Amino acid sequence: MHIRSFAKISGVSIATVSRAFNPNGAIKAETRERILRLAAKHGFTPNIHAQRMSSRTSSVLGIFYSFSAEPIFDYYNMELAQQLAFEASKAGFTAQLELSSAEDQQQHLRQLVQNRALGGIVLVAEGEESAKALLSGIESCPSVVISTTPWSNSPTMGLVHLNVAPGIDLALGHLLQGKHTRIGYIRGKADETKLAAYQNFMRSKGLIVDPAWISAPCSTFAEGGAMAVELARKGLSAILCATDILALGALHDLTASGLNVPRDISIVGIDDLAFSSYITPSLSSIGVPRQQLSQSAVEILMRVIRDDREGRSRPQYVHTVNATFTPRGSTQVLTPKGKKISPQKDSLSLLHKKPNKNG
Amino acid sequence: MHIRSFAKISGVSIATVSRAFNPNGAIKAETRERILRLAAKHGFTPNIHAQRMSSRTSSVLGIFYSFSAEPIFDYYNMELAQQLAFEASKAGFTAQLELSSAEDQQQHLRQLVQNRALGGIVLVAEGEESAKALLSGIESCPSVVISTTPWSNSPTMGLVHLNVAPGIDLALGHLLQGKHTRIGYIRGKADETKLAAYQNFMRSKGLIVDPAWISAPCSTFAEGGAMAVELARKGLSAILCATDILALGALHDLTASGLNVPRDISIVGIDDLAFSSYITPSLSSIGVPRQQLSQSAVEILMRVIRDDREGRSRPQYVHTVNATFTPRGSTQVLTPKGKKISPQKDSLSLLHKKPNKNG
DNA sequence: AGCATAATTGTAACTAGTTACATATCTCAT
DNA sequence: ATGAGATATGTAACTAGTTACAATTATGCT
Repeated sequence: MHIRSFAKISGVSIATVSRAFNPNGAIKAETRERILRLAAKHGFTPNIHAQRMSSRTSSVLGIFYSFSAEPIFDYYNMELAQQLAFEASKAGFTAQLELSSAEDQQQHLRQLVQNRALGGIVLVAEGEESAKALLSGIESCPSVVISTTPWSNSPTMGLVHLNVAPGIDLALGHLLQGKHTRIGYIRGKADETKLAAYQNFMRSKGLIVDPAWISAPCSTFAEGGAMAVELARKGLSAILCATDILALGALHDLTASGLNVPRDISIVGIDDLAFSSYITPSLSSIGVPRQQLSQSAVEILMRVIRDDREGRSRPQYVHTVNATFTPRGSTQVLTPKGKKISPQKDSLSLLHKKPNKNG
Repeated sequence: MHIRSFAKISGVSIATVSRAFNPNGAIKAETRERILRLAAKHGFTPNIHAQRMSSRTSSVLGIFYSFSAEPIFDYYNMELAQQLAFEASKAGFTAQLELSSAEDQQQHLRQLVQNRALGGIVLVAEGEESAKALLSGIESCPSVVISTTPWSNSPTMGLVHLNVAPGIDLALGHLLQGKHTRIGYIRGKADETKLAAYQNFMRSKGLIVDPAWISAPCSTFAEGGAMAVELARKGLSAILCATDILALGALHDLTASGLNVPRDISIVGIDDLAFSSYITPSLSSIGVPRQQLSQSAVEILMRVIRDDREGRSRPQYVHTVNATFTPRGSTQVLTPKGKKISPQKDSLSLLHKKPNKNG
């Protein structure tokens, strides 16, 4: 059933049918109701492809990760994408996670835009340059960038700035209050902002920032674990990890190597994934509010789209979302006594203590 | 740039251009090459919407979860969707996770199919009836069902049967070998097959299947935890959980209430999520091979699509994927000594012991 | 009632491709 | 050289909508 035959059935012109289905079509309310009722009766729904072709718009929201060198098999990105999809669907859009490899990403994006396959783009980016490079030449398509760096010069498109620094400050402040001073950092991929926030905080408090306390960039559980064990050997009392994944790896390998978290060493993650509060010890984590992020991104995108459609020029929408911090079981205040104990030995004995009690 | 102007530029007809872009268009190899080269030079790519409209096909793979009453904020489904998307993209399809609420799901699906928005459907289903109901009337669209139940009568569409029973047998066998006999089960939503497999195994070995050892269906960390504590009170020595999420909740709450996993009670999950081997204790889990599942599903779907296009009737493709079991740290062999302890009393006293210790 | 203006509806020309059928070109055996 | 059969290309009719503009109908005001 297409529009022409349905128009004939309902005794109006195809234009009227089209208007009935378009929320801002100039049509009498009664007529619209009658047509929609008839459409439901006869099972007519406008064909999406045809709609998109002739209206030259699309209500598909493309989600891109500018640093998706590897497939995004990563809980944080998955959770974020899911949130974005959810927010998008509330705005009548259907989200599409684009997972082309890093090399063809630019081309892939260009092609989608040129095809007008996308009504809007949400680009989750770390670096400003890479994001701009990726979006250059496709300004015709409304886009929002979710970025951990603030934009240096005013953005040409919507920007949601995810400010991790406050969260990192809170977390490190928490550690400092707990008398931790030797704090290391396990780097993630493309985490310059996080690194800078860590370094800034440390310096501002007059703490040591030994390059040896900062790991190479890594991403998997296993890498996180290996780095954590290595840093622990250097006598650190706390480690900040660029992601909860790395933190979980750290927790695992540290425990496996006989250390007790948080007694011997405190661990802080970034992302605050859903499961982070449910593991043992529960993970103190810097919360990156995925919901707020997604909401703002979609909201801004919708505004840009509306502006475009109504011929207005695009104002520069910017919104900042601050990270928070939730202390949990993986960080501990060092007691004067606790500070003195030799972590290695003690933890080893502890590991086998409990059985005696219950056995 | 559309096909007509580009055809003019390259000095051929629009039909020839179209053929150059269609893999099975009857066209001279040199001509195709020349046109594709020219297209690259002039930046011409066929418009997807127009293609889909006139060819009345789509290369979008819709992923549906038949039991998505709540938003699918669930690691297993996310990991599976991701895998599906990955496999789909290898086959030239772009996957789209459809997350309408349960009530409008049927209508949503129908509309998409009627619009020919979808080239294929992957439906992740638990119940056979619900899956059939959802797909009835839209046989025109190729579909594959990933189901934990085998199809009772021959399927009208592709079927990937995820057989959890072997995994459950292995896991329960492992527990039994470890002298566990009092084994409870924390139910998930729509997990009849899992429940049946559990009951069958228990009965086949002459073990007690006390209805009181089987929880109400639940899905969140918190519910899993609460159920686990409740079951632990009944003196069980092991609990099988319908998902790793539930198992993680169980691990958390049991530990919080002073029990030690695996010494006091063993826990087995189902799904074998990426993080399950990295938590402490590492989670023994029944592995559901997401990759195999996705691969088979997409492969079958592509075959159905090819059959359709070439006018063949659809053979009944069925593929079975068996679950496996990986024992890890959350399950333990009971020693004769361990077996003697009166679980009931001991665990109850334990439940309120911890505060004193640390307070 | 008569006219200006506004609100609806209709007509027809778009959107950008695919594909059945017709036509042209090529290959090769006679 | 010629015609059959195969291969390649072109023409034109589709696909199913939107929308500018024209035409019609309704409303308000004198």
